[in-house]
Amino acid sequence: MSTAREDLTGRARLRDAAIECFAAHGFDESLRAIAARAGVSAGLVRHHFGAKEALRAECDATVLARYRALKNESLNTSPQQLFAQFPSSRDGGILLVYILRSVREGGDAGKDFIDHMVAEALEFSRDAVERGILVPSRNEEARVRFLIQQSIGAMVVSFAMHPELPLDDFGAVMDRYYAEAMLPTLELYTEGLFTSREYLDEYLSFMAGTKNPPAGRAGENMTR
Amino acid sequence: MSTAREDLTGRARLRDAAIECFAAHGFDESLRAIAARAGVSAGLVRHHFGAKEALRAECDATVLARYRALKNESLNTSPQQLFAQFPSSRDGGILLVYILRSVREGGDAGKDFIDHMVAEALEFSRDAVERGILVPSRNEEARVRFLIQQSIGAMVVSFAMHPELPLDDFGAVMDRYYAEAMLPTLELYTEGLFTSREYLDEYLSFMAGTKNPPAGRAGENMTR
DNA sequence: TCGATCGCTATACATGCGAGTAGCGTCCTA
DNA sequence: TAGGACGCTACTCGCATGTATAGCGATCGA
Repeated sequence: MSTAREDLTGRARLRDAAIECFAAHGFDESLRAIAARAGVSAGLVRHHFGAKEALRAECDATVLARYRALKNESLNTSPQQLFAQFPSSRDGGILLVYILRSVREGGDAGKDFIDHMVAEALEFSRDAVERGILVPSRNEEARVRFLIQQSIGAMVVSFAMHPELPLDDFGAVMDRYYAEAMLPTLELYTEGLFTSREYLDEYLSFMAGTKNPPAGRAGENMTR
Repeated sequence: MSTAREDLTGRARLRDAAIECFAAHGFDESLRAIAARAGVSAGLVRHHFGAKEALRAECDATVLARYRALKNESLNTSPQQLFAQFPSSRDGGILLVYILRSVREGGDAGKDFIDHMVAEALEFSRDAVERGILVPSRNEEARVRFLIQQSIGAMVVSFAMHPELPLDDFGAVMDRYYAEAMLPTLELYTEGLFTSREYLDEYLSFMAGTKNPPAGRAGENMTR
């Protein structure tokens, strides 16, 4: 990642250019545009990868690997990123934008990203509840999946409102979003939204009356 | 809407077929497929609308109009739909799926839908705060926009995980999602997530130290 | 020094799309 | 009943894309 672009082999340059193009313009970006960005000819894509699908697969794998690496090296669990733990560096920015686009597009790559984050967040959440930092839930897994869907979804929607993201300075775009979402997130997570418990209690007693003992599990595996 | 399909003119049949196709398969659906679904030839699209873009625009306008109508006639503000107030009928289901796809795709149509919902929710929110139902926010508009982005975004992500939505029974898909999201939503809105106020207070005192008096307004107009 | 492999380019298909044109039948009207 | 507008279809064109093939030139080992 920190290697100068000129030092990379054509294959790697093509892969990195594809990641940037996909992140900035979407996965429908043409092979010719990707090749132009990499400074090579279009035919080289086929030479190295055989088909566009394979190039895409390698991009997905690379992004996931880099995301995990970047996450491990800076084990930041700052409060604002509890359920959307993302690095805000320039390198991290493009990774997140790529991931958001994958989720937005649907398909297996997006599913994998989401599942990966849910698994990570579930681990963190169980621990945080045990340490008394988070309020416990009646269905921990359903809550975590829901919170991830909300957090990622809010970013997806926010970015979808913009016609095209700038090719450079992904980090700045991220910072803008964080600044916008920080206060509402902290307010909601700290003070909630309802002033009374009646809606929740009503739902709980309603569900207790059904033959569905663990409330809220209906359709739980919907996103799998 | 309740008119039998055979009674409609070709133009209306094309428009309704396009709405269904767009909702089920996305906006890249070909004119030929839409025409086939409407039971007419592909050239008729051009005859009536001139170009695909115009057909799309008419679909957008129709969906928004029907959504507003359906919303007005059933002024339901049940707690679970506070910030994603949607009808769950069959007709309402396809409208919501269409809207979700518009948002997911980005562009002006999605923006309009979001802005419309934000405006509606802001009105409701101000009133609910005044009536003591909702906890007040330090920045009401930012919170509303954020909650809408979260609510819609969660649905977008959830639906994006599915390769293709069923052409029929949009309502059932909606019900599955509600069943999945209800408990976490009520828990979060009622009990919050953090056990202590320290994260929020820390952020507030930090923002008070900057020259940015109304905390959380940075990048507020990002989604416009 | 030979030659073979490798990285890469240029060019040529095949396909699917939106858009455009010509013409046929039908219904409404004068 | 003749005429014309309208709804609609069949066919064609240009364009962009992914895919495929042929060939060039350099590097490296025998």
